[in-house]
Amino acid sequence: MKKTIIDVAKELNLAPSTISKIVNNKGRISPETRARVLKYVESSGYVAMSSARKLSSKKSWTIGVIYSDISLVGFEHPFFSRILQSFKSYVEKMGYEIVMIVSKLGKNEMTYLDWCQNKKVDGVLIIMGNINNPNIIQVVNSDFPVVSTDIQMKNLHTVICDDRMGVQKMFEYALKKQIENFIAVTGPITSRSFAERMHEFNRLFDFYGFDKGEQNLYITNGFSSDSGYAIGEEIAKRKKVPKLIFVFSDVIAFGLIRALEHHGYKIPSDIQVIGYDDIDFTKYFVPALSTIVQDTKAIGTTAAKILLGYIEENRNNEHKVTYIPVDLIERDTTE
Amino acid sequence: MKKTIIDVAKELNLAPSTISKIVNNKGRISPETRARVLKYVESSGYVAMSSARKLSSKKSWTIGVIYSDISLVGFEHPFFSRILQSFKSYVEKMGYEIVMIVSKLGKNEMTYLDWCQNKKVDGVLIIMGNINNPNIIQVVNSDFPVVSTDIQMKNLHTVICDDRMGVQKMFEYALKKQIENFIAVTGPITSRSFAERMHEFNRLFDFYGFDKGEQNLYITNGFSSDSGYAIGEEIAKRKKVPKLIFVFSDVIAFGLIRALEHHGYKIPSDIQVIGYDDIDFTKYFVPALSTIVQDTKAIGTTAAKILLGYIEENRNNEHKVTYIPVDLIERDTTE
DNA sequence: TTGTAAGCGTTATCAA
DNA sequence: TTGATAACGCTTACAA
Repeated sequence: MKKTIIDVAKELNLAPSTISKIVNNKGRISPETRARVLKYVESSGYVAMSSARKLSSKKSWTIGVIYSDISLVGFEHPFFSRILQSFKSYVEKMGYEIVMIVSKLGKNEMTYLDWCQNKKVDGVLIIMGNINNPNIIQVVNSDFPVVSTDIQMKNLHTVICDDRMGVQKMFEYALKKQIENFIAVTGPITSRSFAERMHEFNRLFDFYGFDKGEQNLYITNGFSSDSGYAIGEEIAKRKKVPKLIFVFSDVIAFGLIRALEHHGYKIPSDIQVIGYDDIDFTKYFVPALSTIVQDTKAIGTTAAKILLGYIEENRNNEHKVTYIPVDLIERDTTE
Repeated sequence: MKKTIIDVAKELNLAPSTISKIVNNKGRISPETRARVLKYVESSGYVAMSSARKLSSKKSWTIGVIYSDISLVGFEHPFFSRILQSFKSYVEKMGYEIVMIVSKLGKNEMTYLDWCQNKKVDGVLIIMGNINNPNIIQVVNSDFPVVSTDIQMKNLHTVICDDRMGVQKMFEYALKKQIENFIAVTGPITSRSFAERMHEFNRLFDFYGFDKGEQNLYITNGFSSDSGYAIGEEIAKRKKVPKLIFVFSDVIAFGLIRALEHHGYKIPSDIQVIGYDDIDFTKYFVPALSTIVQDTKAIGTTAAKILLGYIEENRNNEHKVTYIPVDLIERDTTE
């Protein structure tokens, strides 16, 4: 049977409360007893039972994670999974555990806020969500500290990648290689990040005064490789084909490259391509795709630090956005 | 402030214990009061605080999940993530919540078993693990009900895909299309599943008495597309190239196909290819790869059902393997 | 500096 | 059929 704090206290001839204070680093205790207790605790492997701790204490050392409104998407999304992973590692190092917030607890349907109260979480991370979901709105405006790595809202601190910087890095590359004849292909701009990347592209294009040529920007119909393929065909049929294409999504780039190749263009000697995202498969693609990497590890860690800050300093939620830098990885579709 | 069971009791002029019994469906209660309480509980949204429940009750309605020994891999693995997702959905429907088991709780290093005791989990799922890890061995041989979707051990019930059936489906295809000139490419057979697939391949090949030709089986050096590419080059240089290749991994198949194409072979008209796994990218690959799908959803759900069975019927762990059927998806690398 | 004792919100046992 | 009451294991005022 597991040792309780009472067992430990008895064995050391102390009161349970003394043990508690020492284990939790609270109150004033003589260095000797502290050392004695710590030593014993260490060797006996005593750890306070978490449910008892949560019940009697204000703090639960637990952070709720809202992963998605649609429970079906769940852990499968590689990008957000990776963020979650680094978030988790960081908060665990700091003594917190994470739990997934769902709108069901046992057999009971409940709001996210109810859930947070029921579990007494210390804070919540919205790793992916929908700003119109009443459940989300409620938590964000509650007293719980909340940080997001996806949505932006009033009273919400968001940690995301710097989309403008990504496009800037693409331009830097073009400038460095002195390529002037380049264009961009973006996914549907209903997506915030696509819209932002496109915006920055247009801004820089004008800023540097490049020639728009036949057409310097294409927007796909969808998010898939197929929609990339379709645009690739269009581009292949141009009078003058660009030397370099920025594609704001790796998946779209895969299709686009195939189309270009089918029309006889060689990548990168005829046309260079830079993708965006660095998804898992990007490096296996042939030719390995040069792309903009989002530092998912940094997003997770930063979000964790910020959230723990709110929790530990007891600050109120605020509308803020923290940008994480991105990088260009040059692989085989550039030269 | 959240309502407690005492609030509910007061408001209904009943004892807390009565409420508890009703909410948990225990003891004998008159139909009238039961209805009255249930109605009130429903409308007021009362849900018992989980930590208090866990503290006072034997059952915790919590299942611990061991995802990986290396915390870094974590949620990123698409295959296991998907299993976890369906497992989670199922047990949540049945009233359980899942928590990740790590070897650290707060700042304390601890064994998986300690962890399970500390959290009083009702059972554990090993979604991915290492049979040599002492921590794993300990939990498996403990009194906790354990089920795995990866490793096989004494005292452990495992739910995995039927690798032999996968290879059988490949043969069925060849037989149906009356192709006799086919070969297999497998990844390193240090991996259990590769070994099993290879074994079944050899068995069936002999069973049907096919001609081994130049060489009917290739083993790659690694798990990557590159190692597939290398084998692809070897195959392309054969005197007589096969009509159909079974590749026991999609990732390896991607590289292999590229190599074949670079040597001028057309897929599928010259050579057909069937992969294995149906990873995310498989359908975006050009040409979309025909492959063997493992029904990850079924794995998760089945594992969940089995584990809850052990928990609720209080049975001891046993060495058993439950196989989940697989399927062949025909896409563009077969015809 | 240490100890006592009262909670935290449930469930479980036993009595009414 | 319902209700008191004692756990569950811990934290936290407050007292010593």
